[in-house]
Amino acid sequence: MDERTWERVREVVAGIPAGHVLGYGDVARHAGIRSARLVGRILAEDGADLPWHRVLRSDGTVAEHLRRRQLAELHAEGVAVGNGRVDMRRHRWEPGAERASTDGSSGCAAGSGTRG
DNA sequence: GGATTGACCACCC
DNA sequence: AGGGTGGCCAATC
Repeated sequence: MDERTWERVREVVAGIPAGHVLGYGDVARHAGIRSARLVGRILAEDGADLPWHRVLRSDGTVAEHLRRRQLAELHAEGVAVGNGRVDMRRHRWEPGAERASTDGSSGCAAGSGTRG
């Protein structure tokens, strides 16, 4: 397998700031791959030391086995979680625009970062 | 090497 | 608001 792929994905996932989330597809795109499934696969293999909880489905939902963990972690970071769902429109992180923020319409929902 | 499985996404009805 | 299908990439049996 191409270790480059794993590195790419790890780089993106590890670059997601607290209080924000990304979709497997988004991570894949920024990682240079076209398969979102591959992202989840990598996270499952070596995501143990990565903020994988900041990665969810594009639908805002999460896998059954992770539902408990995912939502819990996000909720601890200040992410809006409701009915077992996350507000992808509210916390969707945009790689490259982390410091752009030109519009002052709405501030960042991310409060404290330090986790555990 | 063939078939199946995954922490998925977009499309269509 | 929900169900079925094709595509994608790698690991596994």
